[in-house]
This record gives sequence, C-alpha cells and structure tokens, in this order.
Amino acid sequence: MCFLERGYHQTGVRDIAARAGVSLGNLYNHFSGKHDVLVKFAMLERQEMEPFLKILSAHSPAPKVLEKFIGAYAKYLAVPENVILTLEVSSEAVRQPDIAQLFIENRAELTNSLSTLLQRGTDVGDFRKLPDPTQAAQMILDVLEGSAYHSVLSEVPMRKFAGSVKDFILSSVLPR
Amino acid sequence: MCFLERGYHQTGVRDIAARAGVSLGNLYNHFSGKHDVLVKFAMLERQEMEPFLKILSAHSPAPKVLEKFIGAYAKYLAVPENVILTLEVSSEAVRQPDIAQLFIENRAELTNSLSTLLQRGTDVGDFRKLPDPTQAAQMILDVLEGSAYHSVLSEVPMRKFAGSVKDFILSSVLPR
DNA sequence: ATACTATGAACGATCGTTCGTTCAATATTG
DNA sequence: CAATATTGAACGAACGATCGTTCATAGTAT
Repeated sequence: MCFLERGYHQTGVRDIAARAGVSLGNLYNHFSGKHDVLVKFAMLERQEMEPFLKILSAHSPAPKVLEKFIGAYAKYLAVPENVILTLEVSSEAVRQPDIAQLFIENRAELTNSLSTLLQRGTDVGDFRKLPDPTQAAQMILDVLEGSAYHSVLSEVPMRKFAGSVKDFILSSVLPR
Repeated sequence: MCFLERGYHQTGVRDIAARAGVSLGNLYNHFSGKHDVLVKFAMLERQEMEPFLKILSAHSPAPKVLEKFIGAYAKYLAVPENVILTLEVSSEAVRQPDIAQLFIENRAELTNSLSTLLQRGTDVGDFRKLPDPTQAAQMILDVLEGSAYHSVLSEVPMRKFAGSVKDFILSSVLPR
C-alpha cells in the first residue's frame, strides 16, 4: 500500500488505484471515496491485533504472559510498515472523528486485555498495586510504540531496543 | 498557526500567508517555499525545550528533579496545540530526512539531559541500575507524549493522567 | 533615482470525483 | 437450445477546484 511510502495526503487516488491493480473509475465502485479507503484500512488494523489478544488471554502466570506479549508486539513493531501505518492513522485521527473512534476502539481492545492481565497479576501479588491499570496498559503500549517509532526514525533495528524496553516495562509493574 | 487546525498537507500556502498577515507573494520573500516554513517551525520547537533542560540540570536530588520535570513537561503537553504540532512534525519526519534530523536533534538535547540525570541518580543509589539510561530517557518521554496524545484524542484533560504517569515512570526507575 | 519590500494575478500540475461508455456474464425470452 | 435483454463491474477522459510557485507591477523609504 502506498500510504506507507508517501503518506495519506501525498497519495493520489490514481496511485491507490494503480497500486491496487484497478482502474481509477472502478475504485469508486468499491470505495465511496479516498477517505473511505483509509477507514477500511484502519479497520484492517483491528484484525492484526487478534494474535496479541490471544496471547494476553493466556492463563499462564501474569509476568510470563506480559513478557511474551512484549516480545510479540515488539516483533510486530519491528516491521517499519506497521509503525508507519499506525502513525499515519494516528495523525489523521486527530482531525477526523470517525478515524479517531476507530483508532480508539482498536486500542481499547488491546488496553482492556492488557489491563485485565495487569489486574490479575496484582491480585496474586505478581505485580504491584497500580493506581490505574488501564492507564498503565496504555503507557506500556506507548513505550513499545514510541520505541518502534524511534527505531524507524533513527534506522536502528527495533531488536536493539527490545532489552531495555522489556526491562523498563517490567520494572514499572513488578512489585518493589 | 494553521498547521494545527488542518495539518501540514491540508494547509495551503495561501492559508499560511493569510494567517501570518502577509501576502502570498511576500511569503516567498521570507521562506524559500512551503517546506521551509515547516523546517523553521520545527526549529522553533527547539527553543520551547529550553525550560525543561534547565529543570533537568538542577542539582537537587535526582528523584526530585525527575518529578519536577515530569510535572512541567506534562503541563506543556496539556496544551493540545503542542501535542498536535509534535505529532505533525513526527509524521513528516518519517518521510523527510531533513525534518527527521531536526526532530532527532531536538529530541537528543532532551534525552541527553534526562539520561544524565538518570545516571546521576543511579550513581548515588536514588535510581536503580538502568541497562541503558538513554533508552530509558526516550521511553520516559514516550510515556509522557503518548499519554498527551491519548488525552487529545479522547478529550480527557491531561491532568487526569498526571498521577498514573508519574507513578508509572517513577516505578520504572526507582530502586526495587 | 535607487533599492527594497509587498502584492495578487497567472501558470502548469495535480487533486478528488463524476460520468458516459464498454463488455462479459447472467437472466429472460421464444 | 438459440436469441435477446439486463445487469453491474471496469474503464479512463474530463471537470472544477486547489495546489505550490513565479513574476510583472506598485508602493515606500532613503
């Protein structure tokens, strides 16, 4: 997809059609307009989160699950296309309410699962008592995605960050 | 500035000129083109970081300094314009190398100062031993900026997040 | 008179979208 | 079964709008 190479606003509808292998006119038979293409794409992102939801719902010890999730999500974010597409959607979300809602909904699935895991860990004493597990879940994702962004920008492979990311996140939730 | 309202690519040169109170043609006497306007703007962001550098270089106990920095930076990020402009520059940086370099340089000033503070805290036992203080500094900023972004998107005031953000960050660096 | 800045009309390019047309597949006839 | 009618996907030329940029002209201060 060419949103990745040129960005949403830089990409013409002709580019999209050509890349998709359909004609300009035909694209409008499948999508109601350029905006709709972005919406459908944001929807696709939701499916990509499914493997992570599965990981998070495992019944293993919470710290083990968290560690596995961090590894898997970091691996997903090691692919620059995934990072750039997320950034693209994020920056559109600021100004387009329907994109914002999609983004928030997608995000909520992940944070809810992660938050539940954190809560479960706290209950059995594996994690410290968090003032707001949902917030903590958000911030864990932010750390991962932020690192992925810096990885793309500075052209340092995400793998180089993996260690300190895992260390940072675990330290913030493990009991003192 | 109208980059904030409509985004860089959505904003026409005519909008920029009108908002700046100069004529279309005259704008080209001050900037070499639209891209140059963005570059100059990214440069302005650097100055805005100065107060935070000052805070970080204070000689008080490291945890106190860190806490003060978090509060100040969170307050800065409580202004949506600041968040949106940062996001705007971030998403341009992915595809425009000169913006990327500016962004990285601006960022480096902050992370270096913060990293030095973390190191200082570790040396006197106020902070735990961090595997990579620079990385940790990056992630601390990511947590703050990520929360600010969610605050803008979900229209929840940043202030509501301040508590758990501070808790999260401190927990990740304080000794266990 | 000279050297500047300021102006907005004009330019070519490209934007997102529309629309008339083609055409192969399907349904309906006789 | 053959002939005809109907459908809807595919196409790309064309449209009006807007894009970033240029430039001839007008204004201003020295």
